[in-house]
Amino acid sequence: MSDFPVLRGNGFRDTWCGQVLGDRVGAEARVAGWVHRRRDHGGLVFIDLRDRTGIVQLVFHPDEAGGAFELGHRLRAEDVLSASGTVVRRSPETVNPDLPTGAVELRVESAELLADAETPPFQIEGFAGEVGEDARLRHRYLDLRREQMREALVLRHRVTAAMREFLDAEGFLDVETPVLTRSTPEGARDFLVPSRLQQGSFYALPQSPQLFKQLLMVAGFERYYQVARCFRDEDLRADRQPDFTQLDIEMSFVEIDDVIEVNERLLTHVFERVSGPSLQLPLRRMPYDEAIAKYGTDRPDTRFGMELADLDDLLVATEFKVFASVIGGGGTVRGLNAGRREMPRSALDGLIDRAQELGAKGLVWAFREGDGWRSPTAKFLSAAELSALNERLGAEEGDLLLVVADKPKVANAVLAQLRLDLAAEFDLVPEGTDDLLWIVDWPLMEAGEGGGWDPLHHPFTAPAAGFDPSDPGGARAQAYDLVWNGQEMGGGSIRISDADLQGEVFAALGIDAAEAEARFGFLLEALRYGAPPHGGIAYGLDRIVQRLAGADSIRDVIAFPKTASGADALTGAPAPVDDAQLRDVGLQLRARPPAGK
RNA sequence: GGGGGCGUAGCUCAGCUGGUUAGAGCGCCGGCCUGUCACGCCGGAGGUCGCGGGUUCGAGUCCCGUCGCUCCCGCCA
Repeated sequence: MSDFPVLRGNGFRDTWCGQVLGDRVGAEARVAGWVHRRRDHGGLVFIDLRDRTGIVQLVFHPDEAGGAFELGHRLRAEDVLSASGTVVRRSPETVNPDLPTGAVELRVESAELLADAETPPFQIEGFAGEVGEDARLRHRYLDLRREQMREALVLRHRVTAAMREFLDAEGFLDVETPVLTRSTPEGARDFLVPSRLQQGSFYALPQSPQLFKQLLMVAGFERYYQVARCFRDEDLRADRQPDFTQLDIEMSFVEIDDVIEVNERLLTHVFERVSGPSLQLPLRRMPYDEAIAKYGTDRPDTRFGMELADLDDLLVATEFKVFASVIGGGGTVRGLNAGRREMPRSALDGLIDRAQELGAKGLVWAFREGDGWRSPTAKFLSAAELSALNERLGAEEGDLLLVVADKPKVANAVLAQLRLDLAAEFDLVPEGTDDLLWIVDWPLMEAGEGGGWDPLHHPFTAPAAGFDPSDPGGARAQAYDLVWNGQEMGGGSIRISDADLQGEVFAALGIDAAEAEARFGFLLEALRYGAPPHGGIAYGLDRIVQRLAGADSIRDVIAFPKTASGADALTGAPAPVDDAQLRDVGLQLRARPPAGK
């Protein structure tokens, strides 16, 4: 926030507030902005005037300001003011070292009130603590006046500017794709828009520009990017909004290494521009299976240890029915060593509650004591088993051990989350460390609920080697996700560029030829007209900026976000529409409250 | 869809086991003040305790429902 454009100068201003510095002493300056704070001494009025570039102190002196002195007296917070006068150096004892402009001030000679402001519902700055998000969002235009929010959006701009700068230089073309489109199967619920011209039919808002960017590759653009708005009609979280922004990238004639290489340089460039973490290239690549085995998740936070261990082989013959039945039933027993933690019984019970909330039937906790355990579960396990478990988990005297027996997916998910909970509680993440890595070697599909197969990424991801339709679960994907401190920041893949192979993959996913033709016929057709090998990636821009800004929620880096219930507190969206509007789109619906109201 | 937290002045919050007139800081309004920068000093206004119902002699406080904000699970890359 240092280089401001040169102001041409007009009746409102010729100088930015943040530009009133020592080199202007003696010069005339005209500034405009909002009254940040006022200090009225009766015979002398100080006004901190704020614009986008900073704050400058105005002095309304009765001898110098003339008629403007009266105005200075009447000014209130957030009034909009234009003031001109002479820049003067402050006497040494009145310098404000906390302000970049603190060595000087503007002696006001004339001033004009451009707009007066009602008293803001909350203080723009000040020490009143964190203002509730409800109030902030209802008056977002005031919230955005706060330095922290302004800096967040400036950072966001600098991030996207750096992305464009890099991609432009690398020959990528920024192409816009439709917002009114057809459902793209990213797995989430679509937002639907009824068509007026074709009554009874609906557009879907894109969950990503996936198919369009593939078509752009078929079209021969070779390198594409877009800062793309995407839409998913799912419940919100601190890191999820129904409309969010991706940096979407696609390239032709590339293999995995090509995509990763250019993206590593992209990230390096962006981070250099915005003082993000410095990256050691190439970034580490961790196979999916290793991530699951060590961390229980495909987005591991590798900044601390506490890795998971597989305990099945130590317990195959155990008498403990809980473990035995899980292992016998295709489940797994996994555990982690949480280290030497002082935890009262109530906290241990809390861990059990948490494990159950996460889907586990239970949780075994134990402290290593001699060769055995101090644990309610100890009596069910043999001395040999306890000793083997201690060894496998690397347990030292007094270490807290957590063990979950369940279906592999549940056991992994529960331990992965408990690991994160414990790291947060015991502050295990080293201060100021960043870890970025690629997760690679993904399975192409996983078994779905109904016995079929679901893609881990999306149906257009290319299999790694020859695809065997008789063993979809064994196929690997040419896919890669970027994980930053345990958060997924982006993901992509080499795409299927062969129509026949795409058809086979659809079939394996339970999409038969007729349905494939109906939903994706345009893609299959395009692939038959000379589709280059291609692949790409999409980044969650909001999440990247959130992390760079050190914010707790992506809402803090989005100008006008939705609340947790999907509402826009500022505009009141979503809102009922009148029957005439519904008639236009042919809907016989009538706005009415939900059943039971 | 499920679970947790919160909702008291414009803002941030306090209000113990139910007890009669609901408080603080900041902000706001008025007065005084010529070197402040979180200006200071004096005075003042401002509350359907989210909403509805119930229990009770009595409810900000307890119960039920409901709405809103928020975190998490499900869902969602």
